[in-house]
Amino acid sequence: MRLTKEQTERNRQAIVEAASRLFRARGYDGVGLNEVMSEAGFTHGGFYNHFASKEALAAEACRCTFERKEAALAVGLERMAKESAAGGALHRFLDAFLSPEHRDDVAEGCPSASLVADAGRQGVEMQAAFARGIEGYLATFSDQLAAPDPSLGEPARDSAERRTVATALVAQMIGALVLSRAVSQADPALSDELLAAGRDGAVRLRTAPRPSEPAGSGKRKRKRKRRQ
Amino acid sequence: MRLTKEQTERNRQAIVEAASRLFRARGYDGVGLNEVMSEAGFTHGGFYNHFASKEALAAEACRCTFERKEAALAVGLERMAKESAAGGALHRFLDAFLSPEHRDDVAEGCPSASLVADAGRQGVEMQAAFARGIEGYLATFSDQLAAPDPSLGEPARDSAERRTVATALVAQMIGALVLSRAVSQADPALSDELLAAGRDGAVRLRTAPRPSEPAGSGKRKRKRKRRQ
DNA sequence: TGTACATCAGTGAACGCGCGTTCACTGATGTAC
DNA sequence: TGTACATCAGTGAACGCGCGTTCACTGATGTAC
Repeated sequence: MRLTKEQTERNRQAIVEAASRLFRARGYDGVGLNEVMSEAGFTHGGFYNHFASKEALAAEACRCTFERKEAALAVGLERMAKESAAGGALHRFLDAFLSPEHRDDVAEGCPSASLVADAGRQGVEMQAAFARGIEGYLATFSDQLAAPDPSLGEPARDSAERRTVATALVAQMIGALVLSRAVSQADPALSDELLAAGRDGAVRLRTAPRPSEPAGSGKRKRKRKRRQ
Repeated sequence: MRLTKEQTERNRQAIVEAASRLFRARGYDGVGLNEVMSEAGFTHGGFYNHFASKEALAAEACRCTFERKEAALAVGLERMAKESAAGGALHRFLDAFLSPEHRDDVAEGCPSASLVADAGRQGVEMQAAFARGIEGYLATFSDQLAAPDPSLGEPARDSAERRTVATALVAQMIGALVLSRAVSQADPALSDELLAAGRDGAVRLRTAPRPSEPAGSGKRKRKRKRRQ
């Protein structure tokens, strides 16, 4: 039953996409190759015709999902920028990213949130894919922060500060999203509150002045024991 | 070989503590009961004398770890408050929480970061334990924000705003920590940058004015498709 | 306080099951002539 | 262009292994008298 090269490539992509959704929804250890293959429409035996191992599939799925999301992000921000007032694109993106819909749709959601725990625990190939994806986000948000915004207290930031603020923004968004997902079944009110506070915090980060004595400067001595 | 009640309780605690460390380090699905029991010093057969299921153990481990960390947090903040200038306790805590040492010691680190992915995927009992732990953190940080700080732009916040800022702070800290862990092997520089930006962002959140048009108000219409 | 017995925490073997991975086989595709 | 054969994607059975869970057994502890 040999297939054409084109069909083989389509089948391979179907496996990657099934893996992408399943890994996001239930984690690397929570999904078997059998389920990935049958979700993609195949029996499990043919898996190793396409991939060297489960780990290699996970790394490729991570890479592929980030690329797709980044492309969608760029298009989305551009469109929002045209539709909104100056500086409003980021606000609208935040509303979508920290929405109940995004929280509840893990399988189709941003991989930076759903794969963050697996990336720390899997091999270096997956970590590299994850790091590359995060770098892409940081670059996009840094650029976005350069756009003029009438509500900004200090409109002209230098590029180093834009990068720092973009990084804090990404941490804020992903932290709020993973936390709201972690409590959504047991405490829906807290889950919603986490989303709202994340949106609020992201806006504060955008408009906050540079701290006079940054905690992140690394200049303060840390000689006592770690506490948490 | 029946044991005294006291010894039985000590043994049970040993199992919970072994599970706490192992689950934090490698996740719920990444650790077997066999390993938990042998780490605690027992054979695996006796597990069900203490717990109804693996899930029940995970929930108890989550509960127990949060309680311990919260107690340490309260003591630590109090001590820092005595040693530091007004408002400096939170900065010092941030330095410790977002330190490379805390990032690299997942097994002993804060459960809010290491268990956040599992909480979203496991049963409601574990989610409830996680939610309770987060609520405790929010209460502690809200209180902490009431402390006078000379560097604050608006020193007198009302309690609702303190709660919002505390929630954003927790999201910022946990987001930066899990992201820095997710890339620490593949991109150590990015990992350090995430920690530093997290500290910087947390300080900005503390000092930022209330946003004039909060994105988190939920009043903006969201009729377009989710983008991420 | 002493005795008899029920309780139950720990042991280690066993259960069925699903995991990641391998393999012999099939047969249409791609390729060499 | 036509023919002969090597290639290889998919199938389905099988591999060893570790998983969560169960169970008969042991023997010191806790309890009833």
